[in-house]
Amino acid sequence: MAKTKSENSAKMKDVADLAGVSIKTVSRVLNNEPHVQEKLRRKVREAAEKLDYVPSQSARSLRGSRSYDINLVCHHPDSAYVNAIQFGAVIACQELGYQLSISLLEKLEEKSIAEIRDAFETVMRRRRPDGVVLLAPYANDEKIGFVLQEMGIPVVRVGPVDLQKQGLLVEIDDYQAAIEVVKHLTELGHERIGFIRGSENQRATHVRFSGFSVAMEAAGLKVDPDLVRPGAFDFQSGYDAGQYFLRLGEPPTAVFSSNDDMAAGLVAAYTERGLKVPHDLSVVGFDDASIATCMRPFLTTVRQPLSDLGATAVRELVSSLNKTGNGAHRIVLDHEFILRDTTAPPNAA
Amino acid sequence: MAKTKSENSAKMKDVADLAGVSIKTVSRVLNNEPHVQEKLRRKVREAAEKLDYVPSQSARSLRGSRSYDINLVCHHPDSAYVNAIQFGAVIACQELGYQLSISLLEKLEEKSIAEIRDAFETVMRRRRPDGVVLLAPYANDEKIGFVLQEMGIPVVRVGPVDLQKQGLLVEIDDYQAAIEVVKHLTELGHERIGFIRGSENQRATHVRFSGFSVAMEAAGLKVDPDLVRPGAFDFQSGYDAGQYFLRLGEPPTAVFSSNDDMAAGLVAAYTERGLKVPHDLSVVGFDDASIATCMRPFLTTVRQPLSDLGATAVRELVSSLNKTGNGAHRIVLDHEFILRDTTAPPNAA
DNA sequence: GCGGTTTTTGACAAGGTTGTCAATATTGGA
DNA sequence: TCCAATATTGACAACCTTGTCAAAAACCGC
Repeated sequence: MAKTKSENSAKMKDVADLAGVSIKTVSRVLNNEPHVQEKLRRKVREAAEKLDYVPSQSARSLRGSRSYDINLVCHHPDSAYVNAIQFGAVIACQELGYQLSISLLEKLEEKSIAEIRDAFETVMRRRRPDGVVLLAPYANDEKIGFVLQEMGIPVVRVGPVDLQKQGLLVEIDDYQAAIEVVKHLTELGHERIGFIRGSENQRATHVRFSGFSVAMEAAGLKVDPDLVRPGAFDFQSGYDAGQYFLRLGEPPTAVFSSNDDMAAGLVAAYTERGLKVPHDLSVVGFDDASIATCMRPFLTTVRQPLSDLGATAVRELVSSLNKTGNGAHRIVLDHEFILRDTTAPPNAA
Repeated sequence: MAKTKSENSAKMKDVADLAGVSIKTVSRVLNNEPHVQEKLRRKVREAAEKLDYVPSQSARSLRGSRSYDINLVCHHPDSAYVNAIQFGAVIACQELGYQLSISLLEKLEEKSIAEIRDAFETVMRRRRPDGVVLLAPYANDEKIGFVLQEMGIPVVRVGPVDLQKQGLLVEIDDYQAAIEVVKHLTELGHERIGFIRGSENQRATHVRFSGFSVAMEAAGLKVDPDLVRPGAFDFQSGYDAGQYFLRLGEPPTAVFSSNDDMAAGLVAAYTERGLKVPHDLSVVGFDDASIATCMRPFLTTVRQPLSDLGATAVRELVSSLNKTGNGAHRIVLDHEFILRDTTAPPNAA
């Protein structure tokens, strides 16, 4: 059916000949440009279909201004968070006729502008991506934003960002979500509520903590510094925080962990000591990662629509490429509080 | 320092002018081709360095035969297994000057050759990748292999594969690993050993089970069909298997789960019933995924060097592109039995 | 039916690299 | 020293598309 020998795949010229038009007209039709009769449009489309014509990206991007390539820049793709976002991004790219490629740039936040420039030059200039998706913790890095702007590459950031630079941003309302978590815990009757922070270089850590603090205050409770622990968004740091809480004379009755992995570690620490969650401690996580339902009891948490974030980021980026205005645009996706089994009134049965 | 304005990035012509040679000589030097004096080589390299020259991939792949693009084809990138392999693949690509792009092709195994061809045509012909990394369960799919061969795209497969087609393959010795697991359990004194299978469309499931069966037989034990349960490589199916085992009149004293997620589900099922692992049941997983150390007790398992598998796959693929011989090549990476806390002698204290 | 607009179409160049092949420089042997 | 053979270098075409601009066609009002 299809002539698939790699050597003789159809070119635009072949389509043009078959349709009896010029090569430029084919180009116009296939790129949905105006100024072509409807009749010719059909003819060209049929010819392209018949010949299994697929445009050559190399030629397109060499001559045109587009590469139809979106680059996802992250620090460590081997993480469930990055992975879920990437998943959505790949799907959106495929829908839009783009290709997603991955760049791994390590410890960029510690580097100088010149070094960052070098790192990006190689990766970005080989095949000039039409845009870049920047994930935490790089999304909020000023130097990286500067370098990319300097290179003229459009950027969409995913996650909470405090950079006021113009640009695209896709996020959830971490602040509001944190407030809802506290509301849930205070409504259950908790007053001694602890908090486990995430990595300090991620803006999410600060935004969630800020929502936590404000909601505590609004509920007439004060944030006890002894109940606020550092963390690194991983299981181990949650476990460590748990052991710390267990040593406390007056431990918290509830803890809000800024992500699920740490919440799981926290629960593990309590469980190991023979204590019961939520009887002895209520726990709320953040993300609704897979571990939330792979642990017992099931974790109460906030769902972040991660793959939607990735897909939306790509769609916004591509749509911005077609518009002239490169103004700032911020999109907030819905989060969802998910009530499961790790929260209960203090000292409940 | 660097002129980074996107408009005036240096071209090969600029390097040639600065070095005082022809453009073709620059091309030769930068591609490490022979027939250039050492003196000129240096000169060209210096000029390129000075101008921050980065070759244009579009031009390269338009004219030359290479696209410097490796495509990772998978069914669902949002999985820890795929993710870890991808991680290694990205790193290797960056080292070698290649770019890794991701294709998501769903339910390909259910489709006809014509449909598969269509799916690949679009993805592969836009920007012809120099090669494709095929992961489970697609690695072992005959139709996909056929289509890619037909399109003339080199393939490296990752994971156990029984296809005898010529081609590159990177895997661990799943069979031997399974034998080691059984050996460990029988040495502890277990005789009633259960097995949880993975997805039936993954070759790993069959190879691991086959190693399990053979080792059982070698130990003078017989495989009790009642103790072999189906699974889907996810937490839930392990949990379900656990509930099944718990209903059994004569339950197993040990279970070999063909991956860690299912092992974790199995442990959760037992723990929920108030039973203790490894006292009431010994459990061994497979993969050494992150969950293995995020569960309690820590899971005894077999480590698969997933990111190494990905990196090795890419390196082999690229190296094969430079050689003429396209013969079959099979690389087996080392696995490692990891003794943790979920195994003990039957009915031990 | 005619001059002037507007819409539709096509010819051709350009984009930056690599392959081909011819030209030039170098080497070795007689 | 000179010729043949080899090593090095460069000129130019080719890859396939899109942008520019001019030509052709269609349309308008008088």
